[in-house]
Amino acid sequence: MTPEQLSTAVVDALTSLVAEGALALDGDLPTQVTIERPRQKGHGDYATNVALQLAKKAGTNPRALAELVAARLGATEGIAGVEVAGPGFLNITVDAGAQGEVAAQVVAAGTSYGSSTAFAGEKINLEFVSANPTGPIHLGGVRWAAVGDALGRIFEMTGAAVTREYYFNDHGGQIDRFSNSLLASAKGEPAPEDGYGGQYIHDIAAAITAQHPDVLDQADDAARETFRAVGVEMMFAEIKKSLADFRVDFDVYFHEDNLHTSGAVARAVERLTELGNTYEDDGAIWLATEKFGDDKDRVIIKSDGKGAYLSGDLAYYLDKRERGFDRCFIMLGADHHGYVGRMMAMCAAFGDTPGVNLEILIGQMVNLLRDGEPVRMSKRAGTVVTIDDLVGAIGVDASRYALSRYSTDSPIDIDLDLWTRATNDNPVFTVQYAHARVASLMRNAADLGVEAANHPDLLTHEKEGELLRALAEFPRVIKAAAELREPHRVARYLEELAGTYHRFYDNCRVLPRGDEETTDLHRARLLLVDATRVVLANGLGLLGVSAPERM
RNA sequence: GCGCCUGUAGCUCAACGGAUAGAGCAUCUGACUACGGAUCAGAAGGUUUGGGGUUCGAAUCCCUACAGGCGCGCCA
Repeated sequence: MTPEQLSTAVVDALTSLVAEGALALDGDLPTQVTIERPRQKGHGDYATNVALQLAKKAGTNPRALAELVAARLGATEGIAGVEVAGPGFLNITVDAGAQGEVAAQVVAAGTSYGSSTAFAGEKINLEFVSANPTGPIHLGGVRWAAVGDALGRIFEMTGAAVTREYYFNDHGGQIDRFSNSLLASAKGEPAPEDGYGGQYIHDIAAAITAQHPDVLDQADDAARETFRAVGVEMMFAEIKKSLADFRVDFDVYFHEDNLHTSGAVARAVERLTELGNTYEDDGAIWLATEKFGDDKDRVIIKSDGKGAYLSGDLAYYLDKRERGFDRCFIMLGADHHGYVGRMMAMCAAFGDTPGVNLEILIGQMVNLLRDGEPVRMSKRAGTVVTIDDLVGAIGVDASRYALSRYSTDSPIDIDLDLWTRATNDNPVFTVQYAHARVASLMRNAADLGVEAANHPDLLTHEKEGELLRALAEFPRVIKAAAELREPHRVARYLEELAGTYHRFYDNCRVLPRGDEETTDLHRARLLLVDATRVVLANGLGLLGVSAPERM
């Protein structure tokens, strides 16, 4: 019996009460009710607050309504008992057999266990990382590389069609500064005042000079163009490799430059003008964002005729919408949160609905700590810390997990020493170890010739019940993670599941000892172990973290 | 000055508006005839930064004060 089935049972009970005239409701019946897992032992396997919430509409007090529903619900198949508690909670105890079925359901569903249709039919565009191609991916982008990709996997698990995009800002002044920096390096000059430093500039400059030995014989303008074109390409390649190594596969790498050369920007401005949301002032074209909630209006075409940065985003957003994405997500670091207001206003200026057609997620800052001290420098990139610094220090699994297990609203300090430890204070180790331990047990079972079998009635031990209920939670956890855009819920759930499994394992012998005969209870427990393996593996998969068979 | 985020156990952090605020680590006490003990059981640890308000019910929502992080260009 899953929480979803319970919800349906409660609704059915309410429906029949209304049909019989035992209950009169001011308004419609809910189509589903909240089913919680009580924190407190003695409050049943599940609880619902439906009586508290409907009491007013029913013109009665919560306890009376609860009693009414309890009587009806108690007769439902699979429900062993219903109690009214506190101000009007319904505490529900599920029949052991009904609960035990969960193990077989999980194993039968396999890699698809946890999926739902919550976002079925949604076409979702996720734009994240989008680090400038003027240097390696730095820590700000890394957080979203892990969390954004996990969110994509979570959305897919809830039925959405997801496209992952990376927006290359290969247009504008920063690219000029980048090529100037390369040129200066090649000439053996110090980096320009407003240029980029770091070893990678010298590496790329040297690589370009090696490829094009005559580049420095050209006039500065021509040489700068070579350094720009080739340098940006090399940077792209490096960024793509870092992301691939991080196991993030983008479907689309979108180049800002195309928006400006293809006329897409002009078209977007035209559209906004038709909608009456632009005007000219001081020789520039402005987007009237203030009336849509922004702090002030924004320049989109500068007085020199060039597009302001925002113009690329206008065109890019329009392009995504024209490609059929109803929900566009942009994930940014906290240092870009000032951008949210104008982007949302831009969305509204197009006649769209901010928060629905466009959502901007902000991730707070990431710091690395080594020996308790912040890591500030990267050998390769100079003043910033890069994705490769992180992965080099703790590996991809730990990196992705460490970045994914915290709410993006909180800044995080990643303690590099902690995340490589093979102990329980390292969360990724905790979860992976549980999976390896399960896998080991499955191997032993195979060696002994014990095969899992479905005997739901036999899984009556308290620890079996706890494990079964934990496994039954998984689809709801994924759904909540998708709805709230909070992948960290999956990680936290897995950590809890690991603990629940260890407690089960400690109390319930799974395999026969010595020459003990194999019983149906052994087989039933083995199925439960297999179900745990499925959920641990699926959950780790959502985070892009491997589920090792051995450690 | 204005805006966004944060403030929860000694530490790192959880908690769809629900019942006695939970985990891990650290501390203390136990369980080795070990299906991976890389485990488990128990104890101790809290005025959820302070003050108001809404609600049957607030860590959660609203107002306010304080503390910290990050922003506020015809840069990108």
